[in-house]
Amino acid sequence: MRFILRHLHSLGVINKFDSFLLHFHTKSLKSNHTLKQYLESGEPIKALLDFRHRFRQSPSFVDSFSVLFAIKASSAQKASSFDGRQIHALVRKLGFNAVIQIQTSLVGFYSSVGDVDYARQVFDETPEKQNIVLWTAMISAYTENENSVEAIELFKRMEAEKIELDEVIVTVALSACADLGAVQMGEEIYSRSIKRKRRLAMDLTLRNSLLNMYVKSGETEKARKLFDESMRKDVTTYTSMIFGYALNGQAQESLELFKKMKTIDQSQDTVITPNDVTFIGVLMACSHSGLVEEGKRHFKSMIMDYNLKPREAHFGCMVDLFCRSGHLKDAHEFINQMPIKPNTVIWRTLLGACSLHGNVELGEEVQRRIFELDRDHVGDYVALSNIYASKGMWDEKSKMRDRVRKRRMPGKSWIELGSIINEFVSGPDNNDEQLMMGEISEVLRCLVSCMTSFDCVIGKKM
DNA sequence: ATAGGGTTAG
Repeated sequence: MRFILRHLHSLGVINKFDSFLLHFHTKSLKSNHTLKQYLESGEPIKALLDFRHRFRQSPSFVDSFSVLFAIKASSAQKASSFDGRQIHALVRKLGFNAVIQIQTSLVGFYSSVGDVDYARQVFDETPEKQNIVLWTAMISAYTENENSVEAIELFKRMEAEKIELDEVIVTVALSACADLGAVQMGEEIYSRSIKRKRRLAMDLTLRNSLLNMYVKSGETEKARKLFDESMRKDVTTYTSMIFGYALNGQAQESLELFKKMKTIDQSQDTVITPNDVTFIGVLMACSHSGLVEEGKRHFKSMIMDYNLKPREAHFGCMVDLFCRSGHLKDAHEFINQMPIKPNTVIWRTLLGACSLHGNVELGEEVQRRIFELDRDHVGDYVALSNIYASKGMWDEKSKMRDRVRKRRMPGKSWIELGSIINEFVSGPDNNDEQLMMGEISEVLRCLVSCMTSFDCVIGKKM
């Protein structure tokens, strides 16, 4: 049986073989429809259970469509004992790994559970790769899992394979460029693709991705130009622009745009309703410019006027807002009143503020709270040791400092140098290759300002 | 008589 199936793959006739089976099994069609409905109504767990039940009852009615829906269900259903891994095994047993839709969907599943290496394995094992959707899924898997360098590398490889670009792949590629701050490369990809197909320039999602790239790279002027030229705009367009201003310290512009968005967009004559992501940008703008009262007002408005539930990020922005303006007590009170459990990021914001303002008492308490959640973060020891130092408590300081020494890990950062992307590693382990600061100072700009030392550079030609 | 990939945040 396996031999026959393998033979069928190599001939690429599994699809036809499949529909041949379907012709005789209208029952499959009916139950696949049920699976699809569970998916559409947002009940992936029911789809999974139904799939398993059917497989037990009559395996012959399980076809490639059923399997595909089951994979989709397990991508949507987090943490299930019966998930995409089991279905993947089934895919191999049934010989469905030549069905391109299934392979693509599996790449997406492994990406959604953070297992890029496995996603790549599925990609590599797919026999027929002249398919843009498969490549898009894999490249997207890399960007989703914070490996944009690999994403770009694979994109280049795809182009070398002479697969024609479409709007989706360009959107994903620009997202990777945004992540790396590689404006030049992004612009090149974008202009190259619209030269070949005019309709790409009209794609709203693609334009949003381009806008996002400018925004992430600190090119607010280019972003604004693109924003103004856009005939169609949606929440994402506005949100990206609002974010861009907030990130670049242009809080006034950010808040003005937010106001404009809520009232009316002249070019479209419609009101665009902000979503929870928009509010993260707005709150960030407030916190970056010390607008405590305005921030509080927006936070309230988000809940009362827009019926949006604040998430971790929103609470984080509020804590940041209080901390930056020195309202440590308000921040602490706010954290204690939060309806969700404060995470370490939120506590660390407060710890940082304690460090800045030399508040030993609160700092120690906050550190105790952080330790309940995580004891392995070097920065916490550094922060507390700085608090002690600012108060001249030298014994306490050196005790903290000792704990730091053993735990220091190298940091990483990326930078675009023409078409070369370099990885910088800072840390105690790489002293042999000194980077000449003068050579790259022009392109460093603000991108790597957070780093304290560059001990090593690894160049990667893209 | 049903299939796979996309932007903002985290």
